[in-house]
Amino acid sequence: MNETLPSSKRNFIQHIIDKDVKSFENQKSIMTRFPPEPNGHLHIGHAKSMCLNFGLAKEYGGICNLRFDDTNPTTENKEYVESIKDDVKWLGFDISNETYYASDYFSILFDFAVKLIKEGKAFVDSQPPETIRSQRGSLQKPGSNSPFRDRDVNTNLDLFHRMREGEFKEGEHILRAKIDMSSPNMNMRDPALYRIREKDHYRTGNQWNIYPMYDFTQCLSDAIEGVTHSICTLEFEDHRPLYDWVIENVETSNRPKQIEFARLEIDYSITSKRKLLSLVEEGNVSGWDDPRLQTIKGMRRRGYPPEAIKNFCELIGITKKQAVIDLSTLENCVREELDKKAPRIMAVLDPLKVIIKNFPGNTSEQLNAPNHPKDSTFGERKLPITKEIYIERSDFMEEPPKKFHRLSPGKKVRLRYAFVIRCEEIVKDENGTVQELHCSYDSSTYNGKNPEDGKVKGIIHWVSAEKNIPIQARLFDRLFTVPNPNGEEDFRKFLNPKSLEIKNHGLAEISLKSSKHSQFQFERTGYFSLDKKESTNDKLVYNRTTTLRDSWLKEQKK
RNA sequence: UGGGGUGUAGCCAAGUGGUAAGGCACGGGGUUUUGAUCCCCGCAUUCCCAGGUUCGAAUCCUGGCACCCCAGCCA
Repeated sequence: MNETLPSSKRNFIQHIIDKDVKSFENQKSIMTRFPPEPNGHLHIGHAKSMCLNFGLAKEYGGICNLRFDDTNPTTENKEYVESIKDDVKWLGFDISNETYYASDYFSILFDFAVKLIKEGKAFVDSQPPETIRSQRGSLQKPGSNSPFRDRDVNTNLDLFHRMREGEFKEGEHILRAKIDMSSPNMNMRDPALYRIREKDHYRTGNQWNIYPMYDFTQCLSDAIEGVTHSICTLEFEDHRPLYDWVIENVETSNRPKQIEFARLEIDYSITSKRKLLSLVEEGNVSGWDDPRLQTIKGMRRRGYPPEAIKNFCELIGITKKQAVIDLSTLENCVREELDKKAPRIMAVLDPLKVIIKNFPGNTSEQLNAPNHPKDSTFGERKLPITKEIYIERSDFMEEPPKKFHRLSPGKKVRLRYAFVIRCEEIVKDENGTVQELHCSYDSSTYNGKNPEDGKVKGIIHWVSAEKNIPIQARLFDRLFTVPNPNGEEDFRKFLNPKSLEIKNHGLAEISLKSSKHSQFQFERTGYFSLDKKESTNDKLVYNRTTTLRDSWLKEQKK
């Protein structure tokens, strides 16, 4: 099927499907599905599932359905549906065909339940939840049968219909499968199939008073749609016997196969819906799209290209081992993608004024600068240089350590795309803080030419003091938890302090204003992405996407 | 003596009886008008442990050990 991939690169699911495809009759192809519950926004973990399901469908010439698993009216809503669709589209998966909803199957599902009741395979239990729980037994002790287990079919049928009509309150009755209360698998101890919910559903309104459970819905929805391979995460392995039981006893014509893989976990990252929700609700973050979050929307706003996220999912592989991936792996994918796609621009975040003494005062030269060091299709831009410029404060050191190649008293450095300057004089304020630098420039050093007395190693970025635009660059770490020695429950206490936002007001070269791009590498400073949500006409806001590794800084720590 | 899973480097991961791929991270060197990118080089005598089968075992067998998941009328 896919000859381009060497067999060694294929994952265990591909091996299973390879085998299954061989037994398919002529025209049949595979079908997968991505079934989010619309009770929260998508995050990096969902991306892995999407890449798998949509990727498999594409590889085998099949289809992947986007299906909303919306069987719990108390937590789901339409806003989540729209948000999820938006995220799936942004990641670049094809959802041009129909979107599916488990709630569209409510009446078919009801009929299936009736069928099971008629065959004596399901019954209405009329005990309170606590009683049912106590009868379920424990991990090592078998459960005991409900006294209502042997109700006759007609009573069951009557009760079930009346549940549907809304005659009972939540918790009064419940439909259960009749399987085996002594099964070592807890899921098989007469699991619940339908429960009463008096809440309106965001799609079906008040049409229903009973709603099917996950274990009854997922497998049958798969069967209805013609899904061949139903791929889910590891925690559902125990549910597979129940999945198969329902399929077998409802006697659907299509028999989908459930396959489980390990969900994505990134070290110290927060991807639990519950935790994300509480961060948002308690105002720890600005919303689901806070750039510090690893939600799809957060990463998008932070400037992660969708390709980077997909490459990452491809890279980490599919297994059944609960792996914890280093964040650096994701960041590498982001850097890799941005290096190809982000135009380069110069900016200073912490400006230090430099006066070039021998540079003509009222002229402004236009220099040519390529927008990308390796890709000429990005074109060139004109860079104005003036007598007064700003450089990054950290690019100057009065007492430089060894191997510091940038500016220091009496030393030379190249202004990128311009010429070599030499630091002649330091002007300080009364506190001894460096106020400005007086330098001289060497007019023979344009176009990368070295001065006569030797090569200049350091190249720094700069911005004209007159011709620039102010920017606000927000530098922050991602939001994450730190290792927790005591197994403390409350993850909020362990939020990384570095995740607090740091705002830097800086200056960027004037060409930034006319650029069509929204992602840049500010030379030597890092990758940035324009924050459209926070930017206004007079204020451009940039979020840093990844950090450039600064080996020199690292050296200083040693 | 509940059941279901999983163990290959700091983190992922290929490998399916023929002598441990690859990526990230890390370390060293080179190129470079970004201390970026790029390019080299190094990084598991050994696959959770112990026995066994075999000319040959990460792969097969036996017995252990460790970790994860399951007792919602959530998904």
